[in-house]
Formats: sequence, C-alpha cells, structure tokens
Amino acid sequence: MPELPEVETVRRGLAPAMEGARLAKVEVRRRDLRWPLPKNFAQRLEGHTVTGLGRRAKYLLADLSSGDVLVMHLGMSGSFRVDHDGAKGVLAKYHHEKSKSPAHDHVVFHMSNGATVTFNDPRRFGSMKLVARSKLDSEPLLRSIGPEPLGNEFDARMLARACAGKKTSLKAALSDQRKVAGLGNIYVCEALFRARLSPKRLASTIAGRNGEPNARAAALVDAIKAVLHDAIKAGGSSLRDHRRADGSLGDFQHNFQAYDREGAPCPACKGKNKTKIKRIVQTGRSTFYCPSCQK
DNA sequence: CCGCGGGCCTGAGAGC
DNA sequence: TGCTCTCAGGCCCGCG
Repeated sequence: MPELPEVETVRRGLAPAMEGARLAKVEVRRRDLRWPLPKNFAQRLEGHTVTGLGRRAKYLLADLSSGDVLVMHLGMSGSFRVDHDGAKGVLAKYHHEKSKSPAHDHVVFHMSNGATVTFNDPRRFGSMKLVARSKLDSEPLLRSIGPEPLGNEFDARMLARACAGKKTSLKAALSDQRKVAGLGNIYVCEALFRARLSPKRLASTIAGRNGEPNARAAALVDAIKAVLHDAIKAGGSSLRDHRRADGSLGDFQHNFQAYDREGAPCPACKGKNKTKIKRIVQTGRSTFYCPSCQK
C-alpha cells in the first residue's frame, strides 16, 4: 500500500491514540512478519509510554520512554486500525471489510487511555523492530535513506547531485530511497507526469557536468513536493489496502493523472486527439506515462 | 560501489 | 462455479 502520503496519513491517525499513552498490554499473534519479532518483543514494550510518533521515509517511529524506538513498516499491505472501548458502532461499521480479516491482525497494542491499535497485514511484508534511540543513526534500515522530500533542505541541487552520472532511468532513480525518501510506484509516476519528464530519460540528464541542477531538476522537485502535499491533504490513495486509522478511505486515487490509467486520454494533451496513457515495465514494475507530454 | 532480478506472501480480478 | 494465471502501493539480498 503505502508510500509517504499514506504513511503520513497513518501517523496522523495514530498519534492521538498513542502519543502520551502507555503500552498497557501488547499482543503478538504472529511473530513471522518480514523478520520474526523477538521473543521479548512485547516485554520490551509493555509498561512504557509512547512519547512521540514520527515518520522517516515510509517508516513510522514510535519513541518510547524506555529509550527504545519502535521502527515500523507497512510493507505492501499493512494497515493500522484504532478502536476505542465502547465504540461498537465503529467496529460494526467496518466489519464488512474483507481485506480486514482478523486472521491478519498480527500485533495489537492496548493503550492505557483505552484505545486499541491493531496492525493488520495480509502479505506480511511489513515489519517491526526495536532499536535503542542512541543507535538509531546507525540503524541499517534507516542509515542510507536519502532526504525527506517535504523538508526545506530538499531542493533541485540535492536531487541533481544524487542523480548526476547515473545511467539508470529517472523512474528507477526516484524509486531509489537512497536518492530521495518516501516515493513509490504511484508518486514517481505522478511526479514525472507533472514535471513532463519521461520515466525512460536517464537520471543523469537532470544535472549538468558538475552535478549542478538544470531546469528539469527544478521542475521535478516542484512536482514531487506538490504531488506529495496534495496526496497528504487527500488522506493518501486507497487502491486495495490503505485506510486511515479510523477506517475511512483516502481520496487521492481520484486525482491520478497517469498511474493506473493505461489507455485513458492524457489529461494534459491539447486538442481533440489526446494521446493515451501508456504502460511499460521498468525494473519489474509498471510505469504509466504520456509519450507525448513527457520528454 | 552500483544496478538489476529474484524472492518474500496473500488476495483480487480476469479469462477460460 | 471454480480453476489458473497475472498482478499488486516495498524492500532485502545476492549476483555480475
């Protein structure tokens, strides 16, 4: 499911239920997620307070009063659901969701404030890991991740430098978390569409000889920031699995201009003969783009 | 170091 | 209805 906007949406939904609350009880129903949860996983969490809930790239980071940080990833199909005691109506309301089978409720956090936070993940590509806060900077999962695209420091200069000299495609480069954090297949396609750049273009062509940014780099950074802002505002994109923490759907899928729109008329083409959005495969993943607009 | 392909899992949807 | 096949929003790992 989740790229940066979906993870940020989840974070904002979980924060009111988790921040400032104590992990009163932690149920581990399946420990074989992406990596097996250690035997003492629940023990290391129980009794400690969540002092803050943050995000880095597509990871959620729960700061704990114990000095640990709980690093969580949703993989492809992970989601969190918040229930409040007595809110049976909410439970009933979403009971029909087939994708939310309780068989895939793998970890349940019972918070001291009465909230229940449930991690559901059919494909189990998601993960949880406890890391000492003092060792977070050297944590292998996070160490080589590039800049946050919505941060002030992320600019054309930074992206151009990361792409300079790279013979790989722009599509592959933007999907590479080391170059910029948080983009996945959807938002790479949408950002390239907005920037009018072909996904097949070499990554090196957004930089000059010395790695300085050109106009394409500037357009691309603007497009990345804009599409992520718009998607967060819409609560992310719901295709199959993504829900807000209250169970409601995101809305941004209705704003896709290229992704998953193979054969549809390009929304940017002028005149009556609009080019159809094309689907190709790059590094094993579908890419959607307009061959006329994106050069 | 770099880039690519394979693999990890389950479920939905298409086609027969 | 039911089977088979393909595809899916991610990322680690091993290979060349």
